[in-house]
Amino acid sequence: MKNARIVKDGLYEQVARMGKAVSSPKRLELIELLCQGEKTVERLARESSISMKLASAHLRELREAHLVDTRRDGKNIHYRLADSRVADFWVMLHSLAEDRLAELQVALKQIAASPEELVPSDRESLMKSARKGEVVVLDVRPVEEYLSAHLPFARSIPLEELQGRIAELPLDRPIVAYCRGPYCLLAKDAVDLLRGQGYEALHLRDGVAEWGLVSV
Amino acid sequence: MKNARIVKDGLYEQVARMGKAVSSPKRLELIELLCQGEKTVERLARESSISMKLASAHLRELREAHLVDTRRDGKNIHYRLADSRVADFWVMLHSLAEDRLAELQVALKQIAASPEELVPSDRESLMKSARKGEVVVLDVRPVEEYLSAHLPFARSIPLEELQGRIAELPLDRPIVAYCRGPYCLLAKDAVDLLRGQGYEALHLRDGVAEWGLVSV
DNA sequence: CAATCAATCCAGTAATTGTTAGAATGTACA
DNA sequence: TGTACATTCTAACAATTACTGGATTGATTG
Repeated sequence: MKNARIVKDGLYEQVARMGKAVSSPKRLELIELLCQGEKTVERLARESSISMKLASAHLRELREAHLVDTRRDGKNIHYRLADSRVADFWVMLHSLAEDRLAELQVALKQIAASPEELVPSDRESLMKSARKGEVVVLDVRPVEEYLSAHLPFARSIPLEELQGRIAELPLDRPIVAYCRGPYCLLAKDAVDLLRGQGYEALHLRDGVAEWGLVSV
Repeated sequence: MKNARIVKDGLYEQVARMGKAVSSPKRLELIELLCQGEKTVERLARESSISMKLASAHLRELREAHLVDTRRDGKNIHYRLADSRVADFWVMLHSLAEDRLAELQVALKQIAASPEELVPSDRESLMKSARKGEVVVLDVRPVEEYLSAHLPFARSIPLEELQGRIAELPLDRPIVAYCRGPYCLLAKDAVDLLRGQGYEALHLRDGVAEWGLVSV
C-alpha cells in the first residue's frame, strides 16, 4: 500500500508543525513570556527586544500552530497560551535541553552560580519555611505577571521598584527571589541589588511555569 | 546592560536546537522508530521510506542535538535514544499536537475509528484482563522491537508472520493488537487480518513509548 | 590485498524561513 | 469625520534547510 505512506507522512507533518513552532529562539522566548500571563504584542516585542513587526510575524506562527490564542481589547490585541499544557511543554523542552546540552549548562552558570540556586527538591521545604515566615519569597516580575499567577506565599516587588521599596523587606530573614524562569535575569539583578544592601538573598531558578502554576 | 540580551539570546538559541531537531516530519518518524529500540541506519531508512543518505543526514542532526547516540558494531552503526526522556518528549509532543490540531485528529480517524480503539483510561482494566488471560495482548512489531521492550503480558507475532501463525491465537477471546504508537499502521493491518478470519480483534492506539516503557 | 558493504562527507540546487520596509486594517478619540 | 495608534498584511531579500548524486571512510570478507 503506497497509500499508507501518504497517510503516515501527513500525520508526522502535522506533529512537525508543533516542532517548527518551537524551533526558533525568539518564538521560545515569546512562549516563556506568555507563560507569565496574557500580554499585548507591543509588550511582547519590547520584553523580547524585537520589533513589533517581527513579533507579530512570530506570534502568527504560534497562532497557526494553535499554541496561542488572541483576544482584542480596544486598540490592543492580547496574546495568551492556548492551553496550560503549552507551558508544560515549554518546561519539558527546556529542561530536556538543559539535560542534554552541555553548552546550555555552561551558559546557565553565568546567570546563577551553583551554590546560590535552590534545586527543585527544596520545594517542599521552601514552602514550609515560607509558610512559617522564616524566609520571604519575592516575585520581582512586573506586577501584572504576579497577578496572573505567582508562587504560594510570594510577595510582589517588581525589580524596577525594588530600590525604592527595599525597606519593606526584613533584614533578619533570607529573601528568595524568583522571576520568569531559568533564562530570566530579573531575579539575578534583584539578588545582586539586595546583597549590595546587606540582605541575605537567594536566587530561585524556577518560575511559575516550572512550578506548574500557569493559568490560562 | 546590552550584555544581558546576548546571554539570553544564547540560552534560547540552545533550547531552539532541540526544537529544530523535532521540526522535521522525517526526524520525528526516526525518533518514534528509535523509541522501539536500537536500529541500524539501513533499517531506519527502510522503515521510514527514505534513502540511506537522507536518513544519515537527519540522524546527524539528531545526534548533534544529543537526542540520539551511536554504537558501532562491525560494518553497521546502531542508533539509539540518548535518554528515555527523549521518548517522553516525543510522547508529549505528539499528544500536544493531537490536542491542539484539529487536522491531526481528523487524520487519525483514518487509522482507527473511535469505537475500535481503547482509550488510555482502560490501561489498568486491560492489564487486569490480560493477567487473567481474558484477552490476548498481541505485539505485531518486528521481533527485535518486542525484545527491546514490550507491554506486560504481551505476546509477539510480527505482522509479517501473522498469516502463517494465526492458529496460535485463541478464537474464544478478544485479541488486543498494538504496534509502535498512534501513527503506526501495523496494528491496524493486523486487526483487519484477524477480523477477516473470524477473530474478535481490537486496536490499541498506544505503544511502548506512550506506556513509558522505553529502555535505552 | 582487492573487493564489498554500511555509512558519512561534500557540493549543488530547490524550497523554506527570518527579517525588514511599506502599505493596509481596524479601533479609539478629538 | 479625520487623525492617531496598534497590529497585520504584502513584498522582497538574505540566510538556512531538505534533498540528491558523486566521492570518501572504515570495517569485513575472500
